[in-house]
Amino acid sequence: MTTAAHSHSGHAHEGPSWSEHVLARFEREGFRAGGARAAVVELLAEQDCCLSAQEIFDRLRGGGRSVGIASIYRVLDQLFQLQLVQRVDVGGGVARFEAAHPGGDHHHHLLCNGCGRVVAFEDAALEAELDRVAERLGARVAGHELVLHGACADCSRG
Amino acid sequence: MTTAAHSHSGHAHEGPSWSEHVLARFEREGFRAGGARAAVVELLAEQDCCLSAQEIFDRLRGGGRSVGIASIYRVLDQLFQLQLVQRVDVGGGVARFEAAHPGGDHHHHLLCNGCGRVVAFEDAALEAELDRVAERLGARVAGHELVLHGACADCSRG
DNA sequence: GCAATAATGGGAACGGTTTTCATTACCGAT
DNA sequence: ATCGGTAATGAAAACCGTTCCCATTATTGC
Ligand SMILES: [Zn+2]
Ligand SMILES: [Zn+2]
Ligand SMILES: [Zn+2]
Ligand SMILES: [Zn+2]
Repeated sequence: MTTAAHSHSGHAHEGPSWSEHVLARFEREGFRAGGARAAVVELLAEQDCCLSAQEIFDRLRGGGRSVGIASIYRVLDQLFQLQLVQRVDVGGGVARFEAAHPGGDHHHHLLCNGCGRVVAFEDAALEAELDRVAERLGARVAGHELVLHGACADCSRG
Repeated sequence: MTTAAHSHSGHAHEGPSWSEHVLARFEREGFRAGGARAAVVELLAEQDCCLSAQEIFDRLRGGGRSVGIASIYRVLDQLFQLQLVQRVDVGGGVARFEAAHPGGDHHHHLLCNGCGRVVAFEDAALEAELDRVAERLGARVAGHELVLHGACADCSRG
């Protein structure tokens, strides 16, 4: 279930590509090269929204690449430690991951309880408000995660 | 780990108490009375932030009440279905639950990566902004969940 | 009280994630 | 180019939160 889809519009391919950026970072950080890591990074790079470990596993298998599920979790953890991916938790006990772009160009998610889709959205004013809240709390907020629950535009129109 | 604490200030005890409200609702809904449900509701009523099923289990055990973990999950699910509790997910694969007060008086959480505490906060302007976002998306948003990650006021001052 | 049946709790089952460990592959030194 | 030390990998087991199953207990209408 949860056929991940998105309502993104923009996101052109610019700059030194996320996967190159990531692989370079790994090398700089002293990691060795490895096929599993490259495969996961490459796959994540071509998504524009979150995937679960199992989804990554299935897609790599489908694409001929045989990567152990343990390696996938390992790579995801490494990426997360280096803040190169964002962990997205839409409930159901499964963690999802998506590329964290350096430009801070991040989005949030609406989980539709009608069709089960995950709809991504961005909102600059919301981000500004969140910054303001962080300041008011006196906390050094490194990141945030927001999930809206409800009926997406399609489902609420029907 | 994760010693749940809070920075709440307000929250006076007013009205017909959350537990009474909840128990009445269960009766109206055709449920029979039961010890496990009463115990869980009573415990949740005296918290001002979220508890996990295991934490509820431990506290009830500690308080002499022996309640099966299965019953706790069942009651939490019933409460959730009736929208009497809010499910809070601060990651780590454990679901937490807290009383949902009828007045819509809900709060959000900052997960401190320094001390591990969960700090609760409210912000009316943020809620308004979230409403605006929902409207812009054209979605019928039933609820939302926000988690901030970073160093709480105490930890970022140290 | 009595019967019907909902509520409960122990334990097994389940599914996602982590750990273990033997094997493979990378990379610097030779 | 080869070798050796060691990181990376993947299969399988372990782990852990949650759900399911079912025999027992407790509640409610009669
Ligand atoms: Zn996304
Ligand atoms: Zn944001
Ligand atoms: Zn809370
Ligand atoms: Zn809110």
